[in-house]
Amino acid sequence: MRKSKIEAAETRQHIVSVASEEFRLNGIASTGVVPLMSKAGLTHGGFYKHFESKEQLVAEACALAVEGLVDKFNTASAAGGEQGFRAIIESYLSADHSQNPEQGCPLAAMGSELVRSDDYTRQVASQGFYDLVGVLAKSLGNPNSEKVQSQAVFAMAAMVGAVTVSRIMSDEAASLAVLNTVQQHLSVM
Amino acid sequence: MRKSKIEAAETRQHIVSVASEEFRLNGIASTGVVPLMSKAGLTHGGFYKHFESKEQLVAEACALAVEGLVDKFNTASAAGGEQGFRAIIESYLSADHSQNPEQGCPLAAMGSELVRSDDYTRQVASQGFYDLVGVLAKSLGNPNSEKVQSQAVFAMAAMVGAVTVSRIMSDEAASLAVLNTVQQHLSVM
DNA sequence: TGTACATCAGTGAACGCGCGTTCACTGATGTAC
DNA sequence: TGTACATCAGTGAACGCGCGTTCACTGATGTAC
Repeated sequence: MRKSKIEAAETRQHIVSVASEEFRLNGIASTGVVPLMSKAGLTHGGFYKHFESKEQLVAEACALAVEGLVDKFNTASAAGGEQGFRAIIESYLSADHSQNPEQGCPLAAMGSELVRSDDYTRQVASQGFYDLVGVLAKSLGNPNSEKVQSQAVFAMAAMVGAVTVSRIMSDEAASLAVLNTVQQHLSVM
Repeated sequence: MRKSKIEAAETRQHIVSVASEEFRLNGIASTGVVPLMSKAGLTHGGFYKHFESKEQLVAEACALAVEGLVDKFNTASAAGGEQGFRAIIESYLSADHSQNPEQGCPLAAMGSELVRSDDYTRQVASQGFYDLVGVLAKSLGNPNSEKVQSQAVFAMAAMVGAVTVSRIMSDEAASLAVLNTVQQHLSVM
C-alpha cells in the first residue's frame, strides 16, 4: 500500500487543496476531518501521516487560499493596466466572489473563526492580509509610500467586511447593493 | 419545580443574554447548548421549553447583540454632538471593542458563521446591519439622503472588516494599526 | 376565599451521531549490501 | 544489478467525548368551580 515519495507529496497537496475549499465553504469548526478526507478520495486514518493536527491543516489551507487570491489580484491588476487597483476591487467585490466563497478570500470566508485559531494559524492569516495589501499597494503606485500603504490597508479591510456582510444577506439585491456601494467608495481612492 | 410566568420570562431573557455573549466569544458552532445552559445556571433539559432549536437562539442572541450596539452607537453619537459620526467610529474601532468581542458587534464576531445560518437568522442579522447603518446615517446628517445612506453602508462594512481583521492579528501593534488606519480614512468622510 | 386539578418550568438520564485522534495492519517503495 | 529487509502511505476499526435533541418525571404555579 505504500506510495512513492512523489505520490505522497501529491496526496498531501491534494488534501490541502480540498481542505482550503471546504474550510471556506463550510467553516473551520463545521468541517470534519473524516468527511474532508473522504472528499479527497482517501480514508481518514492516513490524515496524521501528513499533518500533526486539524489545526495545522487550517493554517496550510489558509496559506494556499491566500496564494490563490494573490494570483487573482496580480492577474486582475495586470489586465487593468493603469486602472489596476480598480480591476482588483471590482473582482473582489463581484457577485461571483460573494457567491463562491470556496474560491475566494479566506479572511472573508473564515474571518470570525480564524480569531480563535492558534497563534501560528493567525500569523499565517495576518501575513496573508499583508500579502494582499502589498499587491493592492503596488497597484496604487509606490508600495513603499506610507500613504499608499495606508490606503491599501483601508481598502482591504473594507472589502473583507463588504463581502462578509453581503454573504449574510439572503436578499440578493441587498447583497449586491452593499458590494456596489463599497466599490463606488473605494474606486475614488 | 414550575416557575411563575414572570420568572420563566426572566429565565428566557437570561438565556438569550448569556448566549449572545457566548456566541460572540466562542463562535456559533463551537458553543454547545449544554455548556451554555450550564453557564446560565440551568440544566440543559429545559432549553427546549424556551426555544425551538439552537438556531432560533442564534437569531435572538444576534438581535439582542445588535440592540446593545445600537444603544452604544446612539450614546456615543449623542455624547459626540456635532462629531457624532466620529464618536461612533472611534468607539467601534477601539482596542476595547477589538479585544472584547463578547460585548461587541455580532457581525464582526460571528460574520463568517452567520453566512451559513438559516434564512430567518440571516434576515435578523441583515436587519441588524441596516439598523446600525441607520444610526450612522443619522449621525452623518439627513438619513434619507442617498449619499448619506451610501456613506453609512460603506463605513459600516469597512468597520466590520477592520475589527474582524484586527482580531485575527496576534501582534497587538499590528492589530491596533489596522483599526487606526481605517479610523483615519473613515473620519474624513 | 378555599379546594381540586391541570399546566408546565426546570431536572437529569438517555438517544444516535459525528468529532479529532490513535493504532495494528497491509504491502509497495526505498535502501543497504 | 539482484536480493533481503526496513520504511512508511494508506486502510479501517476503535478510543473517549461532546454534540443537539427527546423524554419521563418533579412539584410549584395557574385555573376552574
